[in-house]
Amino acid sequence: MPETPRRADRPSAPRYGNRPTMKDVAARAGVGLKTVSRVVNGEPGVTPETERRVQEAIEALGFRRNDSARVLRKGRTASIGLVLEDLADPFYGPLSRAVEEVARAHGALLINGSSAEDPDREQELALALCARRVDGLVIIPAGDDHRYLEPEIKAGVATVFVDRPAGGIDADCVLSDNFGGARQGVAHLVAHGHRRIGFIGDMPRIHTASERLRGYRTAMEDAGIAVEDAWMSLGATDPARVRRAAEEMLSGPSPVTAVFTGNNRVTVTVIRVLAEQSRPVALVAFDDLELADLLQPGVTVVAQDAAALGRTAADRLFRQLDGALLLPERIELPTRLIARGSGELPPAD
Amino acid sequence: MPETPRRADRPSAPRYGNRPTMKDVAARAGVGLKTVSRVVNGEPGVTPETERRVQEAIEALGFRRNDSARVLRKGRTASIGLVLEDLADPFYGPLSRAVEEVARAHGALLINGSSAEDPDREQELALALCARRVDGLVIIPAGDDHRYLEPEIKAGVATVFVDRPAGGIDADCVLSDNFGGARQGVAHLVAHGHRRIGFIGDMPRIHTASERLRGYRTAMEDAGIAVEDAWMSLGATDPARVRRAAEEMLSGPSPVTAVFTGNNRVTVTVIRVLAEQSRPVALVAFDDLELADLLQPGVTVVAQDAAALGRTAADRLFRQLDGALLLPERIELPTRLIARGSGELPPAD
DNA sequence: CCCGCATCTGACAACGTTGTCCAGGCTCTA
DNA sequence: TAGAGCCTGGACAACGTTGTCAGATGCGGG
Repeated sequence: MPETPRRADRPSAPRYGNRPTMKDVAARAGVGLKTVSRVVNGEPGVTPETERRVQEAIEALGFRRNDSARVLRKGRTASIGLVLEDLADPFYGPLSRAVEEVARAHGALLINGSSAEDPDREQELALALCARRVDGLVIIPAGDDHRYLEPEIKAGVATVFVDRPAGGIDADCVLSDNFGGARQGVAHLVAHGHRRIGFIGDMPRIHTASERLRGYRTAMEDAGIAVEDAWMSLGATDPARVRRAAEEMLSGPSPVTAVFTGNNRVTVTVIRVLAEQSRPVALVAFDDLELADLLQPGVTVVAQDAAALGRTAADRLFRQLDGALLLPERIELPTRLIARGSGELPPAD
Repeated sequence: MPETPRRADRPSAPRYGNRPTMKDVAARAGVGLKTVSRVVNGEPGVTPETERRVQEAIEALGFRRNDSARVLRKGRTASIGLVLEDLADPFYGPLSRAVEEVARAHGALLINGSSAEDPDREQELALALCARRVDGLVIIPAGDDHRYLEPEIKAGVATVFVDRPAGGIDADCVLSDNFGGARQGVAHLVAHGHRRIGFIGDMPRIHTASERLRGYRTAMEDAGIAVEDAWMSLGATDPARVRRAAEEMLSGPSPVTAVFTGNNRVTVTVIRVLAEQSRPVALVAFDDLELADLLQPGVTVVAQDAAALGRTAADRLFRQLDGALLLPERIELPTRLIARGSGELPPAD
């Protein structure tokens, strides 16, 4: 007997902790497998009586369709990935939520991951999402080389970059007008009589940071002011470094009378430092803050609309997925200067 | 000729926009399918030379393993779901990030969704996540009946509730000491001489809201103070309602001299209202706020540790997944009173 | 009474991966 | 030099679903 038939041995795979499958439902309802599939997916061609029996069996067994298998068969996962810097940052919460809402409107779920501003981690995350076959990716880049995504994009993964542009590849991106916003903010200080204006921002390798610095420089140039090196500080946004930077430019040989801060994390530290100064120092900040209007004085900000960034990017993503063959585009959203007091303080020498 | 063999017709399935599969890699490398699998998964039993050839083919084709298929075969998705109320709320950002970090440490990805405080949407989301066969669920409940999860939990989906307990089922939950925190906060106001103290909170059907109200009532009772109905207001947290509530209790026949606010959204509105009052009104708030220390006066808060909530819950989740047979437990995390000025103002009648 | 048609149902293969098992080649020893 | 044992590689089935297609059933008309 060389070939005993044997059947139910070989307990190779896991069966998901014994979840019922369509086969089980079919057996219980006394119908074929495909009929169950039809009922579950609301396809036509099933008599009401049969449908009832199937529904009953589904109910009784607590069946829930396995989307993994479905995905494997259909090729679309109805999920998109979002790679951002840090979900805990108040700037990214609303952005993420906006992306989620658009995804939801298209019946998709959102998988997100934080890169912690680490390019390697960004890549690891993005590729892990691709391995899960997300339909699309929204990426807030940490690194500046995204050629690793080329095969993925070629394979059909819709991709949109937000907040910062992609590096090394041609892709959609949705940005705030960082340059223009910073320029306007600094010009606002100039208009209120300041000439010695400091700039404290994030690491220069970050696109938004360098753009805002460029806006600062341009505004100063526009005003015919020669910028001193000591007035500019770019680097990590941890409180210790920012504090040191602020204190230095406030106490140097030609101390600044106003400060422009390059993002919300820098701002909160600078506000603390300014509160300790004996003389009033003007402040305009990039990014709005909750409660900014209730401080004394209120904080004048250049606000960007995080939710709009997310919404625009996600819209664009789904337009790609709907098959519209679009050329990569760079969409820039305007910023808004909100005067609340701190930016209108006159210079105090 | 009844059975023409035919092969490459029947273009039924999608092939993921023509992504290479292991089969393609195998063909190109001139090896068997399983050998590619071994290389991709770092399994032993492949000569360095063969491995090199396979790696080369992978590189050349831009192959990336399809995790959907892998999941189908292995039964674990290495992903967990997080259902929360609103990612854009500064309380949930850090919580979500903490869950993500724990997941990452276990090699899992995080899928999250916002329920917008809608029980139906919570259920829809949670079940969609189950259909994707997430290994576990972390849920911040919007509803108070979670029996719909029973079949899922029985089928092996690890589940932990956070911030609010589950309803109708016995499951792990991780909570802040809402009662104790509120009680301590109100007692703090009493200790500074207040007797007419108001409470403004969220809708009473939300567990945290009712617990905090209970803390308020108990603290008042402890102090032997009879609470008037006009001093308590529970309802939606939109600014309009909160403003009205605050203004009413500040102007009634026995106006309050201090207010205890039940969550961060309420707090920001109340701060605005109090800033408009001619007399100083004391304030203690549940939940910490960025910049709370920089307001005049600084806002005294009962702080809960959102990140710790998330971390604890996720840890517990993965302990369940590691197979430890645990009895459902209720873990309560302490709150911390941070005095900054607003809670230490004396009563001004 | 039988045929054709429409309607409903089910068998089967395929999606891309991994677990099992066996075949073949090699080395090492007696 | 033959045999035992190890190592490498590959054929095959299975995971749970859906697309294709053909079979079954019932009905009306010729």
